[in-house]
Amino acid sequence: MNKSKTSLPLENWIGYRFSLISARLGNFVAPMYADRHDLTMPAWRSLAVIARYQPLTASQLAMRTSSDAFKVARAIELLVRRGLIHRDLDKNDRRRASLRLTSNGRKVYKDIEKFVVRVENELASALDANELTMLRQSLDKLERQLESRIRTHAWEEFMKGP
Amino acid sequence: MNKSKTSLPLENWIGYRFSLISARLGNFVAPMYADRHDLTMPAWRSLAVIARYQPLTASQLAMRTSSDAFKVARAIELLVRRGLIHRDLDKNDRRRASLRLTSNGRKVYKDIEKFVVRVENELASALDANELTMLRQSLDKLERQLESRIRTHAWEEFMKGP
DNA sequence: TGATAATATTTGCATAATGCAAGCAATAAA
DNA sequence: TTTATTGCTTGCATTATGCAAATATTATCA
Repeated sequence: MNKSKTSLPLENWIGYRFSLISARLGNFVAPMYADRHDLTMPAWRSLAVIARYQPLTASQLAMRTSSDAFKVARAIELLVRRGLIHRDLDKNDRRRASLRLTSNGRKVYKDIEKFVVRVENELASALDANELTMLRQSLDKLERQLESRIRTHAWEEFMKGP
Repeated sequence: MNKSKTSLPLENWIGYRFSLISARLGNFVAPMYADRHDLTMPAWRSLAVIARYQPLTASQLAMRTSSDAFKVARAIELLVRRGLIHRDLDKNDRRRASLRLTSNGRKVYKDIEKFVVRVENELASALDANELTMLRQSLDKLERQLESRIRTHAWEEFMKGP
């Protein structure tokens, strides 16, 4: 009944496989937005997340990028300096700022998106419709599980270990 | 017939989802091996890959970590300095060195593996057997597709763009 | 109210990671 | 034997990260 495998080979570790694929993909795409728009990877990630979910606060942006407020602050600063987003103080709570693309930000985003979406589509074409649907479902489940385990500190007692 | 979507929302980008999940997982696990064994993330990745595929040359290690010879050289240097791996010159081609765990390296690896595998299993328990099988299949397909597209420079003409 | 706590974000600084150019040494090709 | 190529390493400038502390705003409650 105890499902703990004595051996789970590396190539079946989800963290390993996901990070391999996303790193390769990232390394491949990065030169494009670096050359054309002089953006770093964290800046591009932030730009894409803001484009999708705006308006957004810095901490929401952090969550949506698996990051934290510190890191994201720098990406925000860069994007503001470049005129790609603006940061407006929230009227009701002036501690937080809501982030939105500027019109120039939208232009830059669109330019990069064209390329990224093309790469994504070509990648996804390795899967049929059913596989793609199931993959997305599984990703949702994994994300929820991970979030819940981290939130409830489910692994912490084990981590201290002997 | 042209499958290019006018809009593929961010949450369906494979690169985005994979990097979110693997970053969160990595950030969660890292303090464990950092505290207990003072290892950095690239060093731990290398250790795990060597444990799985040894003996291994530096460039094989680089491929298996979505990395390159430069980056990996530093992780190797650290692991050698710590006595976790040794680097033996290949008898037939003395440019390359084959990497293997030392017995101490095996011990350290096992200690971290216990924890990582537990986390992995708990994460994977969000999926049933069929979903897990399909996920692994899809990962294989995606990896092959990505590799083939990168190898054949399938996207490069587009990248220069207008 | 007024002191204290909590929240949202930023900053400074030490450390770690990366990218790239150039290097060395061994082997392969001409 | 000269010239290329391969495998790997080094140095150095640039970026990215982690963490502690600072600032400013809002919330709590005695």
